[in-house]
Amino acid sequence: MSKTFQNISGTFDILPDAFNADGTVIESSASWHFVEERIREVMAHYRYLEIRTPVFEPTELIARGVGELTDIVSKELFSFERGDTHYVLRPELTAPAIRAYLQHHLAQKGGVQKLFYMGPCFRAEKPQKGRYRQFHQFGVEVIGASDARADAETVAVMMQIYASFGLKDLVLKINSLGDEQTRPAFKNALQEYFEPLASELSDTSRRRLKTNPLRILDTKVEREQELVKGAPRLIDYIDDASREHYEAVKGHLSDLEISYTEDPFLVRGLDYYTRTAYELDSPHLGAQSTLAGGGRYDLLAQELGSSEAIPAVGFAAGLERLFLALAGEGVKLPDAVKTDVYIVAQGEAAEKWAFKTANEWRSSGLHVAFDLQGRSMKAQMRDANRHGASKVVIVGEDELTSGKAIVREMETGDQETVPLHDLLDRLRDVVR
RNA sequence: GUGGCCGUAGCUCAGUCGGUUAGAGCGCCAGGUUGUGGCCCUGGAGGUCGGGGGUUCAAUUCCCCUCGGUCACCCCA
Repeated sequence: MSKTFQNISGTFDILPDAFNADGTVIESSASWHFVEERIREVMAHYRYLEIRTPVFEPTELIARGVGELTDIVSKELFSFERGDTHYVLRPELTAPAIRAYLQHHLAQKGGVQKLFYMGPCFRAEKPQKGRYRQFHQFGVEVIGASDARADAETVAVMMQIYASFGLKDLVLKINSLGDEQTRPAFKNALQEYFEPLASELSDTSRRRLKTNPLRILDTKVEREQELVKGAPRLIDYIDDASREHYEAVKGHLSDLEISYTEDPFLVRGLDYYTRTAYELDSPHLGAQSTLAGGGRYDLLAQELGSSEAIPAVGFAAGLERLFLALAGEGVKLPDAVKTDVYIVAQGEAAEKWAFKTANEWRSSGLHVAFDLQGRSMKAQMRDANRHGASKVVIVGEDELTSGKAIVREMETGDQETVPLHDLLDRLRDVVR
């Protein structure tokens, strides 16, 4: 009758050590802290300020913001309701960020808002490598700037984050999707081109011809790739202003010495992108390849109720995929915070002393640990070693009566006797 | 949602062509050192062989179902 519980499929626990009870290798909480902090540092240098929004939002916001017809909205939302209100767990963070921008009238603060976010998102997909039902994204939104430098800067901060981890196997792809006329027109052109060739297409491609003809373009079937060569090109359907903007973005990227590949078939999955679209790929993500994706979405604010157009550009990136890339390139992440001092106590009086002293030293800035099971000295020493303690303070009956304790350097095994009232000063050098 | 593969100790796995008390390494606990870690030696704890049903004298081993994991498709971070 007694049965323990398990985390929901597609979710995972982040433990102090880098493994889960089910054998799944998930990075340790220390690794997460390290990665998150590094991201925050870079964001701070670029002067992006954090925005935190709730993990659930009204269904309507997400449906409008992400697009009713996208897979995300049509089949991947976790939804629930109370009374007449329908809610969803957020599947991404751009729509919530724009919602907050409009709700709090951030435009009235003047200038351009440069925001970043980091937190969990939820999609009801079947989990696989690099894809989870609760996953974590970070990203930026530059709101209120149509300048091509804004596009380029979001790419720059993104690249800087990955570069700061020492990642090398990165491929940056960019494209322009044109204005709101462009995609439908291009889609029609593709359908007209492939329709007569339908009999030569694979089943999946024939299905895509109806639903999402753009995806035929990145088919892996060789015979179809031949057909794709003759297909219409998106670039020919783009309006002049978008084309100019695209050229400007590319120029700025070159100025920043960011290398990229132009991919005329790159289309982002979400409905709201216009003009610039980009994607950062890594070969270490299993069947997935996208580390981060972004672009411009000048129409989104209006879609979410703004009376005027508000230009915006940004990217979203997956933390789990970042970890996969780091593992794939052999980047070492730090272990848990080490212990400065471990107090080994023998006897009731010494245990009492250790308990009280540990607390004092901790408030003085030391990382202090001690045994909570009243175990043997040997067991405590072993525990100290496991903690990676750099020093051990040994206290027993003798030490308390003589007013001196033993300080042991764990690395060398050197020991010395130190008066109890000098201990803290003696130990401080551990933390510089 | 569909499909492939997998499911034996905390972890990584071996094993049983169906047959007495299911193994190893690592980890954990303890002893070797009655007050001292890491190395070494010795011992110990820990498994309803994912769960349910079936076939059989007998199932962890064969069959069915189910649950879980994983990878892939679709799509995406």
